[in-house]
Amino acid sequence: MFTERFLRDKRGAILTIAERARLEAAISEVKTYRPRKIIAHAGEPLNQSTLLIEGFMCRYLDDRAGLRQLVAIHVPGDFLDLHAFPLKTLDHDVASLTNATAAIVPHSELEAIAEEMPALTRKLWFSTLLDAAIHRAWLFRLGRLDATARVAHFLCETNARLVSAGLSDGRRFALGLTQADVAEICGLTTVHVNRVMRHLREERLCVFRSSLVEILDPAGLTALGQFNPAYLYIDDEAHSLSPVQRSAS
Amino acid sequence: MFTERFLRDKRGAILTIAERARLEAAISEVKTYRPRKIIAHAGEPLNQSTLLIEGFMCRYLDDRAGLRQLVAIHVPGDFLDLHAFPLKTLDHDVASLTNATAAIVPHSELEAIAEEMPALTRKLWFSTLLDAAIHRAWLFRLGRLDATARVAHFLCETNARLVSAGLSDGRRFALGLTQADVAEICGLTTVHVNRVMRHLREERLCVFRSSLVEILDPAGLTALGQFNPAYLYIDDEAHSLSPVQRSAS
DNA sequence: GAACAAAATTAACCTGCATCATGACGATTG
DNA sequence: CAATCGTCATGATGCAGGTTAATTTTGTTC
Repeated sequence: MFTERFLRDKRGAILTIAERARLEAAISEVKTYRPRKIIAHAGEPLNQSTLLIEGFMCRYLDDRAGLRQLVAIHVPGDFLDLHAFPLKTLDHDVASLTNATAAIVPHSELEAIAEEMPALTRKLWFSTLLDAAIHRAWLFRLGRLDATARVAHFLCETNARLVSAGLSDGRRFALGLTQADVAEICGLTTVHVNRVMRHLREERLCVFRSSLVEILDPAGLTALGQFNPAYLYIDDEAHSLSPVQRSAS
Repeated sequence: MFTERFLRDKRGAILTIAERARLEAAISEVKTYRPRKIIAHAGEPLNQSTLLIEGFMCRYLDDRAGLRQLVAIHVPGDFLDLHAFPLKTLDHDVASLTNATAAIVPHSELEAIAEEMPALTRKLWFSTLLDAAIHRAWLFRLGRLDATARVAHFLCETNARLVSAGLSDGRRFALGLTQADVAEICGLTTVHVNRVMRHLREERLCVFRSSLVEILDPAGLTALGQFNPAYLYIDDEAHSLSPVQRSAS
């Protein structure tokens, strides 16, 4: 069940058993990736999309000096370049952050789904719009929050997404990122991310050490980062059900 | 022909005559708006979407202090809250910036289109993904560019979009925004936007005065803002054709 | 477990932008 | 036509975060 986490508890877009089976049948291949490998380059035509099963991946834009701005990170369950299906080429690069496993879905299969299953197609569309909603939250982060709040917001978001994917208990989760990665996400320098991390630690809000995030004060971190999870479209009722109950709904 | 500008010269997503007619038939109403009116609130259920015909609109998120971060501005031809169709509620507010005219398309009509016309549906999907691509360019702007480059990048982007909409000749265009609006777009203060504008004027790159942008040195402004229009997915060939030739293709 | 590379940490210094304040100009409004 | 408001403009001051550089810690490989 490679598609298990896809849209797992997203309000109004949870897959039916038949839809999930159809998507599962669309997978042509399962690939593994080493950390920090480029998976797709901006501008090159794509005829497949990637559903992340395990590990973390990211999407980024380069500036003239070669510095990266991450525009998204992806957690297991994300259909991370589904937008390549309508767009045909991407405007950014895609890369792995950690060791990762992903399912490959050829666009010919998506073509067939688009013809035959309008309801599933709409859910695929929804999934790409969720990414856009996350983009907007990131814009808010970069445009209106100071360094500490940016990092707090990012950690809250990632925690919420991993809770939704069943990979965080709401307090602790594995996050195979370096401080340099966080800097590229939050539009800061590595040095300053380090200062921020120390501050969060000293304030007993959050500790991020050896690829493990531990949130000591969830309410405090949420307030500091002005984090409101509404944009993640998580269905709290669906989330409290077991996966089996969910699929049956 | 209210939909005339929609996806006018977007690579791989130009509407056929039949598709354009279908969309035109889906319009239930044409509305006008006064400047700076809120059109949709975050969180409230929507059962219609808005195709902008004339004027400028924006989407924004509020911070705790009530300051706004604009996450998008929209020009004539943009289907600005089409993403409300799959999402059902929005994660942000929508407002007019200037006097504006817009066509309303009920979601029931989009529902019908989704069932009957998969190719048109894919083009609608494409349109929402174009907005996401612009979000990513804005993330790059906020995360990696300094104040001057941010404003330069924004002006280049808006120029390119308006050229595509037939509302700029590539050098001069009407833009009914204040310096405060630009500040909310670029994550700066009004004061600093003013200083940046003076700098651009003194460097003979660009003049923005009484709602008119005049680009004196397109190449210089593009270089300063590290602007690369690839993410706008403009089909240069289609753009050089007349609208009639375009529709026939 | 030695050798090396990658990541985290910290200090010293400096700059770009925020903040605060004040004034000019033009468009509305009473 | 005086008063008010929105926008543009500009100066003075301070600080958040960038820059550079050096050191320590952690993880990896043979």
